[in-house]
Amino acid sequence: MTNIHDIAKKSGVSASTVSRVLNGKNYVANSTSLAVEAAMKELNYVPNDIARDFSHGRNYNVGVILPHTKHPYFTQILSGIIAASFESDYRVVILPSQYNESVEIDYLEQLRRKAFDALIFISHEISLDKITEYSQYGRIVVCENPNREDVFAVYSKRRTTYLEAFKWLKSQQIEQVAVLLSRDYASSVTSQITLDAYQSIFTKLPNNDLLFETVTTFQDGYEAAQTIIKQQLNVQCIFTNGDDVAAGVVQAYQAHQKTPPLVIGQENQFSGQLLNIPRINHHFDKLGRQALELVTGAGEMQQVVIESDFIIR
Amino acid sequence: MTNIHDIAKKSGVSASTVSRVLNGKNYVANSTSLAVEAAMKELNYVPNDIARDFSHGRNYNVGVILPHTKHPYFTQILSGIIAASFESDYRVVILPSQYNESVEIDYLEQLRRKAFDALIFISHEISLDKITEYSQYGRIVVCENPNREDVFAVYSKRRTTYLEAFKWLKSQQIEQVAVLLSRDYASSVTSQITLDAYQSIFTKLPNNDLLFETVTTFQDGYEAAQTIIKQQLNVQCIFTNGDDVAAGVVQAYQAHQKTPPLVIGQENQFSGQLLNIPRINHHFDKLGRQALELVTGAGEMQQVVIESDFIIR
DNA sequence: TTATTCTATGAAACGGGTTTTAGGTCAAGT
DNA sequence: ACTTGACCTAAAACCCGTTTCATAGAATAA
Repeated sequence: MTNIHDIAKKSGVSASTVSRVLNGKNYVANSTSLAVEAAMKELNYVPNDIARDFSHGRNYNVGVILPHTKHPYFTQILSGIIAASFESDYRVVILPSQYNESVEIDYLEQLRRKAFDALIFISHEISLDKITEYSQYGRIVVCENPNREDVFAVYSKRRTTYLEAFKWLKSQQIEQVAVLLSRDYASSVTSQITLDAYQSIFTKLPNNDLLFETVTTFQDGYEAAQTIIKQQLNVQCIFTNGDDVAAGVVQAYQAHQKTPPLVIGQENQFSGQLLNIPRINHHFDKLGRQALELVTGAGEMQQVVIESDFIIR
Repeated sequence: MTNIHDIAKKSGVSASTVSRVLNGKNYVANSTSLAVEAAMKELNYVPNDIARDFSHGRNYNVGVILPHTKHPYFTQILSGIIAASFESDYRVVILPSQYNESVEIDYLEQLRRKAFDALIFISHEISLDKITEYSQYGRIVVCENPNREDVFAVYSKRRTTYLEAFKWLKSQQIEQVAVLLSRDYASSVTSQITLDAYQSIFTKLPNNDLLFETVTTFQDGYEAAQTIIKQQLNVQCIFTNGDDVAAGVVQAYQAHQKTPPLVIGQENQFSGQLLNIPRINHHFDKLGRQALELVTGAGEMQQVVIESDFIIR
């Protein structure tokens, strides 16, 4: 491979001058510049990015830790990150974690070894304490409300919008509401916020038979709805955690030749748009974009809250 | 940052010996090894991956060129690639292309500059000729049947399975078949293969009003079905190019309170599983895995065909 | 006993850029 | 005429590992 020294020799200048031409800054006489460029062209030269990275001490890689690719929440954030990277100098490296702690720690160690300049945790299993231990080695952003100030974070303004949605339901005289959560109450902040908002409006938690946990897919939604149908529960509304789940619910009712109750979706996927159901749009793509901007940015420590909307129709 | 020389000094050996300890090969006396390891621990040393990459002249990055993340075909292959990377030493760098030629060429140039060791094109706009021009700079795999031998490729054995599906339809006395293609006939090999297989079995091409092009999403499927319903066409079967499209078709019939004809899906997504329709399973995850193995492997030039199945129920 | 091989280690070269340092030329300002 | 500053360039240091080469002592073979 031809390198910068070959170009220097060919054009009769020093390597440092070639470097200056390459980077187009500092003083280089126009004639020198032309000579160097001619040599580069003649020898079909391109700079070596690995050497450049080495010289800079960084490689412009942002690692994105992704438990898996099954959940639209993850993939939507990822799409936002990818879209933003397209407009930046950074590269997105996908790091599957399967929610495995030792895998996550391995990625943090790779940050320390400078395999990446920065990391985004779309979701994680290890503690925030562990994550902040590594923030000395590169910027780390988490996509959740960390409830502490010493970590970069981007998250959806869920609570206000959930309140808005439940308030609207109440205004419609709808009080029999089934809630389908994505993860169990104990381990998921999102689930806690959901029930919290529910309680604020309805002054009580949902009955046990109207509360479903770990419902994340079309199929899960279908099955939850089937349970509701079979038990002949009196339900005026099913509040789901995602549009695919909502679509599964609707499909279950249709399969049983029944008209579904009011179904509320989230995430604004095509399935929700098509069903034309009320839904909560979290703008996860925007969240992902913001995550990349934060992690590659130069500013101070900060946390960004992404607005979400309740779309009635 | 502490480096290998600091460790050398601290433990009273040379840098080359530290390197040997680090890589655990060649001859190192046990006592030396222990001393070096003690020094590394004391100084909290980890090797610098960027320097290592530089020394090796490669960075173990595999670029994956992805037009967008909307289509399940792409995301399924991507999942396979990611899963396989998890078990390899390589990192997957996502390269969004938006089917833009100059963007694709830029990625090829980055391969030349060694930003990546290898590239996988999940799909592409530029010509194969252009791609092969760059194969001297690193391994490049395409995820399609290239109909030439000078390029690494992994692709689904579509034709045989399409033939099988159409043959089965004919055996069921089903001859009025609408075909929904993902891209237009002219620019898509897949569309060509589909119609080719159709013609082989039915001895003619589908009527124009039963042939739909650029149908890729749930919504597209919904709209195509709506057209069929409104025109009151006599259709015994709708052959779709994806399960989401199939779900859209079924949804459209349900919305019009009609029983859908036989719908055939592809890609074996949850929507297809749930609808329990006949479908073609291409094993795209396997295709992705194979793509990564090919691109990171050491073997000769080769092309791998991934089996696909026609699942009647 | 001598030749050979194995074990163990250090010195130095190497990979390909960027950046600092130092100096030289030339024109403008005092 | 003398100083100052802008412009231009080369040499050398630097980033941090890996790898080759050279060497020397110990073990083994002939």
